[in-house]
Amino acid sequence: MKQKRPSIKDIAKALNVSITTISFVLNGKGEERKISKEVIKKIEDYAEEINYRPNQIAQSLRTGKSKILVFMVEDIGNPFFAKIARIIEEIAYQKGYKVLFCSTENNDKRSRELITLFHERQVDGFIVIPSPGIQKDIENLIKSDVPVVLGDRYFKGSPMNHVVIDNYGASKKGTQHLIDNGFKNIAFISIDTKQMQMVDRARGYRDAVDEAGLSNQVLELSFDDIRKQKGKDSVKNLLTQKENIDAVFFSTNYLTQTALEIIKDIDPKLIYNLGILTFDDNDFFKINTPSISAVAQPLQEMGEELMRIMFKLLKKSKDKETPLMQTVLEATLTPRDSSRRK
Amino acid sequence: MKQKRPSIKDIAKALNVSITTISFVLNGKGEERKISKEVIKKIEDYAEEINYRPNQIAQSLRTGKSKILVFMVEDIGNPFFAKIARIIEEIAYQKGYKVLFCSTENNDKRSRELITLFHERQVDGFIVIPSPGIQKDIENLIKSDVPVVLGDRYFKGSPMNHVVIDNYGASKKGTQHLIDNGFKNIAFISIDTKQMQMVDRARGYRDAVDEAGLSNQVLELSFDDIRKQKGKDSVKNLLTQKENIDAVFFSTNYLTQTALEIIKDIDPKLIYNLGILTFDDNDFFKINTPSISAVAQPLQEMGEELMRIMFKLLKKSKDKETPLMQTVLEATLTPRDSSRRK
DNA sequence: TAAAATTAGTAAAACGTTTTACCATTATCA
DNA sequence: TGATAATGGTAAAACGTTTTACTAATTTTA
Repeated sequence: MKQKRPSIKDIAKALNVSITTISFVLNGKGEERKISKEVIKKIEDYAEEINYRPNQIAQSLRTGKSKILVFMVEDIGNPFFAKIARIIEEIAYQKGYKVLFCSTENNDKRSRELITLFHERQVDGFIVIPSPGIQKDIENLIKSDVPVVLGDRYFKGSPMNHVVIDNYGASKKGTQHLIDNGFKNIAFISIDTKQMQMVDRARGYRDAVDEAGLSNQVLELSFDDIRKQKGKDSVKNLLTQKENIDAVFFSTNYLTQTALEIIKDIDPKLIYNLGILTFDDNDFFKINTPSISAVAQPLQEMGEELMRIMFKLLKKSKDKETPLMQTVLEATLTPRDSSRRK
Repeated sequence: MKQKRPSIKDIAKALNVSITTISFVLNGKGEERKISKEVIKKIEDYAEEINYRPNQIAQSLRTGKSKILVFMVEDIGNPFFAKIARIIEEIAYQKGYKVLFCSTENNDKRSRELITLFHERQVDGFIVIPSPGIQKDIENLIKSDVPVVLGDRYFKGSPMNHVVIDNYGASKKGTQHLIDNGFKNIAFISIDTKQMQMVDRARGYRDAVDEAGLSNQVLELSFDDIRKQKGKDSVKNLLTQKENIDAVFFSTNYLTQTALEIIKDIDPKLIYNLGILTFDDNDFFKINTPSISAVAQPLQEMGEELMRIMFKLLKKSKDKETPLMQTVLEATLTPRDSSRRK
């Protein structure tokens, strides 16, 4: 026999006190509203006793707040995003918020649908790793006063709250590391996109190579082709046709992953004669033979920063403008075997 | 200037029709309730025109349904769970449901808190990878008529809906594969737990080894020690002290991952002299040198089955009992380099 | 032709909160 | 002493739906 959860009304009936009074007391406004000590105690004790929990749906309906945040990423299956998700989840829970995760596949249409969906469901805030073409949608979201923080990338010329890393600097530092280790023909393999994080990474690479008086070799693959034969062929060509290439810097973890497969496929020994450096670290790069050097993003700090800004936004009063909050973090170079001179 | 979303009331005012009628029409009950064609059309057109969307919070409050499911896993950062999460997410969205993910860390206390939390928030259903000690809590959940499906493991002697694989068979098949490849001293490294999936895997291993007349070597680590030095030392001991061991079968992906690190640490060459087989597959095992043979769980089917059962439960009428739904899937052996005889 | 049935709707309660506006009493002040 | 203020609350509206119970007008039936 399923008995329904107690509501304020039940408490009211049991204690012979009005609903209003109970609401005030349970929301900590008892003192302020001059409710007597005894009544406060009586209500608190009874609520405790019957293990009363407010119905959050009703609260949401009344207040327009849902205590739910959404974290939109490219792919929750990608360890980079999954790890950040864990960190965000943890912090949110501590503050009584829940987090919805969802994967956009870096697809604008899907991103738009998800934004609409969650906006309708009145989630309280969006933490978004934006796909390239949803600048307008995000702007609209912000206009309608919904807290939004971008992660990993941002839109040029559109001032929004964000947490990113210094991609240019990190990329330059990474490239420099390869140069310092004696590599002379360093290729850069990246994604064919106008997204800022990738553009900045490419720029960092180019500048470093230029300054060292070396030539650059950039290969840009389309997001969709990566897992297909077409993408694999391009990588294969770069590595086999241009025999002078002695090192490759990958701009993101799944490129590296795909490339490692391809390299293995072309010739398992090849990997020992090629310098390799990747953006984004994970446990498997450490285990790989040879272990893969990485430019590691500070996941913990990114998650913490994202949430710090989000909570600032959630707390602000409607009328008061909050200043723009933009954080730029530094990535760490983690040298391993794959970038040692052969 | 933020203008509020149109509600049914606004439509009512605009069209001079009652709220009730609109609700009936928009819920497709127009015909049934004998609303005239013209009125139906008028309402539908207008709703379309102003892009009316029902406030789901209000719907939830009234109906007690939230159109939200929760997927509780050990760790959303583990690719095994992350991949299933993606599949579930996809299917749910198609049916108008959203999915909340959360990580239990295989911790009973945390699991309990999460269950309470979401139950209070009236999520419509739970898909749970249960931590070992929450059998009672799940039973209570089911008793209060909440749809629950377990994944990956189940509780002995507690009949609940679940989707698991034939762990015993898969483990036996895996062990047999190592035996067939000529390994004579196969160790099994697993988690120190009473959870069914692990118990079954250990049993499969033992039986296979027994039947082949070989001796067994089982090492069980505690969940908490794995990432700590203590766990690493145990593995190290097993691999170095007992020099006769020529192959290791790991019962889960993160054990393999940790072990690969340790092996690399002890002696990078060691890996070439050791047969390795792991439960759970992922892209990195494919890339690893040597590539790691795996007993792969059918992620896609698991996700689909979980959701198929969940939707059956969601659809059932309150009074009618649904039969127990338990699916056992087969895992696939994916032999790679690491299990070839040295 | 009167009763019964159908048609085409509507009013109002309910879900469980929060919050505004109000109201008795009692105490204080001038 | 009469007005004012403080004390300790409460009634009722509101959030946006769904759903039950009703009704007035028309049509059918006997």
